[in-house]
Amino acid sequence: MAKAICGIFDCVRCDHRAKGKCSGCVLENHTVLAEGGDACGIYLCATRKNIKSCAVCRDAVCSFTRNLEMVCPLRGRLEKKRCYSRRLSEHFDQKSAWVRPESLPKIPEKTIDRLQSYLLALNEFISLGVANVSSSDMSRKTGVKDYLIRRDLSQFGEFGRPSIGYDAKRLRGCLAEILGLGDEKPVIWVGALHIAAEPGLLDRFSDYKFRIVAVADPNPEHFQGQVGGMEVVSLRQVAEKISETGAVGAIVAVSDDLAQDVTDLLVRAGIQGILNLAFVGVTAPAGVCVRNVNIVAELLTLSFICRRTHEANILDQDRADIAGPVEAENSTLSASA
Amino acid sequence: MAKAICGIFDCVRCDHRAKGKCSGCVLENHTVLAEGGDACGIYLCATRKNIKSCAVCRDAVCSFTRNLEMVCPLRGRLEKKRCYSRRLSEHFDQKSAWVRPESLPKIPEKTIDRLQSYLLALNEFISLGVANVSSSDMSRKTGVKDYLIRRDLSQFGEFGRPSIGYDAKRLRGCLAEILGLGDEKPVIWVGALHIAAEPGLLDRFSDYKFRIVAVADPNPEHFQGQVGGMEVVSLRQVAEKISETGAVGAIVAVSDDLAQDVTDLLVRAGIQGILNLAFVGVTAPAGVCVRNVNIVAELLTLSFICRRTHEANILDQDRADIAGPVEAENSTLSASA
DNA sequence: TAGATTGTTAATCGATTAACAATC
DNA sequence: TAGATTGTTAATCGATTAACAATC
Repeated sequence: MAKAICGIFDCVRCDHRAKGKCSGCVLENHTVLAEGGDACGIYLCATRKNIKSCAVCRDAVCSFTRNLEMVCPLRGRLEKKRCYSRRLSEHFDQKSAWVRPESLPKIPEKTIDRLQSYLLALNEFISLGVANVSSSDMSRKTGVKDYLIRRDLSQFGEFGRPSIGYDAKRLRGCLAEILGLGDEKPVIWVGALHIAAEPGLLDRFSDYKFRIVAVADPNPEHFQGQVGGMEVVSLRQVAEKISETGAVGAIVAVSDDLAQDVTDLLVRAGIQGILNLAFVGVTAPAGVCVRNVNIVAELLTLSFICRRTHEANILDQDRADIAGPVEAENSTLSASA
Repeated sequence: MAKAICGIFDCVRCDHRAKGKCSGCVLENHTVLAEGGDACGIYLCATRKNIKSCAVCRDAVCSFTRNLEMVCPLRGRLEKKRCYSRRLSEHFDQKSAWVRPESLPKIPEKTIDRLQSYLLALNEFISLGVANVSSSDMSRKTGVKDYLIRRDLSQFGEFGRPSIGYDAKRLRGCLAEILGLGDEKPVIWVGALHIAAEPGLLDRFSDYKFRIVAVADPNPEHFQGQVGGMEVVSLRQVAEKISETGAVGAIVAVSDDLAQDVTDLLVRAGIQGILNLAFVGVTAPAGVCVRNVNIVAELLTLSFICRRTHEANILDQDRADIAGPVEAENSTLSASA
C-alpha cells in the first residue's frame, strides 16, 4: 500500500479521497484527487496552487498549518490519538496544533469586493512586468489602505514574504482561486432583451467563467426562439432546463412586475444564487443567496449623496460667513420685536 | 413691513429669503420661498410637507425643534442675543436650544438604501388602503428590524406618533422628499447601446424623476445619430451638451476600456455624480461621487457566498459524522506508521 | 546588522441591537 | 388607566485602523 506523500495521513485509505474531494477546503480542492497518483489531495492542492506546503516543501516553517484544519477535517481526530501526535508536531508548529475552528470563518462581502479590486490591480502590475508587489504598492493602485489589504489576504493564508512583498503572479493565482475564477459556473439568464441587444454580452461573462447555459424569457416568440446563438425557452420550461444544464445561478433581467414570480420559480427549480437586475428588490427563502442590483436605487443613493455634500458645503460656507464679518449682521437681518 | 408668520424671525429681511432658499434645509426647501407671500420659508416648508411646525400648528410640543438648527442657520446667531432668547425659549423646548451642530450629520449609504425599501413597502400598504403603519408592520414587509426603521427615520425628523404609528401617506411623502424623488434630476447617458435595445428604458428612469437630457456614444453613427427619439452626440460634444442641458449626473455604459476615459471627460465637464455600469471600476477626484455597479463583481461575490455556505454545510455535516459514530473510525482510516 | 515588509494583536470607530422613558 | 408604539440613550457587535513583533 502506497504511503501518503505527506507522511502524515494514509490518504490512500481516507474516505475523503474516495469521495474525490476534501470537504472543508476553502480553495475549492474538489477536482484535485481525480488526477492524483498516490499523493494526497492536500499536497497536490498546496503545490499546484503554489501555497507553501508543510512536509514536502523546503520552507522551514509551514505557513499552511493555520488552515490545515479546514483542508482536512480529519486532522482534529488524528491529533487526539497519541500515536499520531508526535508526527503531527514534527510537521506543524505548536501554536495551531490544537486549534479546531467550530466552522468556516465568515468573510464579509466587503472583503470579497476588495479582493476583486486587488486582482485587477495585480493584472496591471503583471502587465507592467512587476514581479513582486508590496501591500503599499497595491494600496496606491486600489485606494485601499495597505494594512487592510494585508488583513484581507491573511484571512485566506500567508501569501507574502516579509521585506519582499507578494509574488504578483502567485498572488493573482491565489486570488483567482479564492474567488472561484477557475471554475465554470453554469448560469441561466432569464429575460432575453439585454442579450438580444448586446450580442457580445455572453462572451463578456464567460471571461470570468460564468457560462450562460440557458436563456429563458416570458415571451420567447419575440426573439423567434433564439438570441446570440442560444435557444430562448419559455418560463414554463425553466425548471426542466435548469436540471438539464445543471445551472446553479441565475440572472433575473425581467420586468419589475415579473421579478418576484420568476425568482420564486427559480427557487423552486433549485437555483442557489440569484442576481436580480429589476428596479424592485426580490426576496428568497433562507438557503438561496439573492443580490439585488437596482440601478435606480444606486442612482437615487448617488443623487442623495451629491445633494447632501452640496448642502453641507453651503452650510459650512454660511457658517464661515457668519463667523467672519460681524458688522454685516445689522445689514442683513433685523428683529421683529 | 410684514411680520414673519412664525413670530420669531423677521424673515422678510433675511438674506436667505432673498436668495430664495434656506441653505441648510435637509428637506430640499430650495423653491419654497419663490411662491411665498410674507410667510417665511421655514413655515411654508414645514406645513406643506406636513411636518409639525412650532409656532403655528396646534401640537403642544414642537417636534421640529430638533432640526430647526439645520433649517435656518441664522438661529444660533439669534439665540446669543438676549433680546431674542426669551422668545426663542417660548417656542422651542430647552433641550435643543443651545445645540449647534458643527455640520450636517452624516447619513450612511446603507440607511439611504433602507429608506428606499421603506418607500416601496409604504406604497404597498397604501395601495392596500392602510392609513397608519407601525414600525413592526414595516419590519415584516421589508425584513428590516423595527428599531432600525425607527432609528433610520428619526435621523430626519419625527414622523410617527406613539401608540398610533406612522401616517402612511405622510411618511411616504416625507421619504420621497428626503430621497429627492420630487426633484427633476437631469442626467446624461453615455453609451447608447442599452437605450437602443430597450426603448422604454428612459421612461422607467423618468418615473423616479431622473430625466435623461442627453445621450452620447463613442460611435453615434452606429445609431444613425438617434435612439428612442433622442439625438446621440459624439464624445467630443459631451461637454457642450452638459452645459447646454445642465446635466448634473451621468450614467456611464460604455465598454470597459473606455469607462475611465469617459469618466475623466465627464469630470472635466463638471458632472457631480457618476454611475458606472462597466465591468471595471472607475475613479474620480474628490468632490465627484462615483458608484461602480459591476454586475460581474456582484455575480462573483454571489458565487463566493454560495460556495462558502455550501462548504460550511458540508464541513458541519462532516463534523457531525465524526462526532457521531466513533466505531466507524477504523473502517475508514488507518495510520501509515 | 539595518531597513523593509509581512501577519497579527490591541485600540478605535461606526453601525446595529437592546432597553426604556415619553407619549398617545 | 392600561396597552401600544414612538424616539432616544446605553450596550453590543463587527469592521477598520494603529501598533508591533516576526521575518526576510
